[in-house]
Amino acid sequence: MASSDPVYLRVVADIRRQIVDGSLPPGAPIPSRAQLTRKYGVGETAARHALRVLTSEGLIVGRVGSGHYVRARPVLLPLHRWRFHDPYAPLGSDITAQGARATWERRVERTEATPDIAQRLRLDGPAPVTRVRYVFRGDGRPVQLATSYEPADLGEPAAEENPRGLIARLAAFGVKVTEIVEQVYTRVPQPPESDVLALPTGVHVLHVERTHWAGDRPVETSDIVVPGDRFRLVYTHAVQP
Amino acid sequence: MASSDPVYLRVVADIRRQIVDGSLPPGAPIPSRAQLTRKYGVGETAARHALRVLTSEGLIVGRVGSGHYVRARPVLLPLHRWRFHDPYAPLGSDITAQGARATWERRVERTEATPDIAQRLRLDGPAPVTRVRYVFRGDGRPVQLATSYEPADLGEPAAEENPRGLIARLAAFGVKVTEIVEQVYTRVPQPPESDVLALPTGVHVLHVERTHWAGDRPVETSDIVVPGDRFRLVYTHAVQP
DNA sequence: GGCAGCGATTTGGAGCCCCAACTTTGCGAT
DNA sequence: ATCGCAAAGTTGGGGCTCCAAATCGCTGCC
Repeated sequence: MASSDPVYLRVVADIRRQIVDGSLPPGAPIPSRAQLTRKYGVGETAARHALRVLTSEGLIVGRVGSGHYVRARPVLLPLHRWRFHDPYAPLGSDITAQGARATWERRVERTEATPDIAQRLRLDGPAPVTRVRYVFRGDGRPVQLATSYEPADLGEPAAEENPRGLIARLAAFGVKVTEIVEQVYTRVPQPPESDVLALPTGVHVLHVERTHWAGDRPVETSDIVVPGDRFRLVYTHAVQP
Repeated sequence: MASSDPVYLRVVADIRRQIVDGSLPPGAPIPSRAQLTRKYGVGETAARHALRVLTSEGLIVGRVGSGHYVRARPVLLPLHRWRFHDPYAPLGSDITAQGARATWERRVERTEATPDIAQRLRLDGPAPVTRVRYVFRGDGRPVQLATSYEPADLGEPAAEENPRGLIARLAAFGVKVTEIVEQVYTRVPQPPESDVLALPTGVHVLHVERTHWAGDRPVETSDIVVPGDRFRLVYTHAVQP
């Protein structure tokens, strides 16, 4: 942190340090704009810019009329992604396990594969696919969005069916799921997501692209979107002896 | 997007929409501050605030003296986390597989377990632990940070040893790793990380907390930090018949 | 003692301005 | 035709101000 750095960064760095090393615990008040200008000898612009950066980093929250406060360490609810695949656990049991009431809705649609989805399912051209959109809620608050695509000729999922039903339905077609590949990365939430998941600005989402394979053929692909700072994806791998 | 929203959000929403729907492709120039004030009929403050928000979201980059541009869609290099465990693949082979030259450094230290680490390793009190810090590079650019902790009485890792060596070393103590549990979430990079990984502001990181279990006992825990928008973690799970 | 209401503070939106450093462009001279 | 340079445009830091809405503490009244 050279002294030639912009002054607002000096303020940001100093406050951030106090937050991460714990000398400013969650809930502690941050000096107001006016106090910061005096304390650090900076202008008001620098002071408010520093507060905005810290806010957009999710470290503090501002309450109009009151002040800025260190944000409560987000409750990192583990979401056991594995349960989603587990043929024995009911849908949403990862949420229930946290003591929250799990609910979910889904919408089944028949549509054409977009180029992106066609490529992921190794379909040639715009073949018909079944799209299922899920919203998972814990205690009524949405915690996870998922969109699943499968070739339409696999038959429609039954109304009350769990996603795991896919494996059973495929088995009826003589197709056995042998491998699941997931790609995880972060990105900025897109318009419908930030509304549905009620995301504050500055929060990124975890995007999971999952594909079920039967031999060398993909038979289902889905996108799972989770607020990245509130939930953990938990992966459990058994080590083969 | 009600009309009572702050005007800068109107600008943000409009530009963001054009970026995500592709009418502003990667590399396309964003109107300058002066142009935005004219185009949207807003003040300069609102225009620059809008650009700052979009920048902190990682959607655009500003080049001093030139302008703001839609950020090149990040090259999402898959990082096969699984390779990290694979006893047959050499360390860094996930990076090599992308056509990049993989290098890595590590620093081995003996230290006291912090309360957090002691809890993760189920140690009572501040027991001595071995801490190993890794920096992984692809073509010289850092792509991943990792910090590994294990109880000190397991013996020091050999100088050229791969992380997988842990499993072999544990076997020598009669301890067999049976399960690996990983928790994945996003967070804001902390001071040393943003420097080492050369992260622009607004980029979040993927944080992976991994613990190796031998029966019901944790024998190693590590924190892996990856720039969340540039790399994908890839998980491959074989489905048991 | 309890409570209502007023005034001081605070955030967040918005406007305008100045300046240094850098890039781009176009003009003019060779 | 090419080169160099100056002017214009652009970002990013920083400053100052005004205002609406919300909050909080304190004072004074009942």
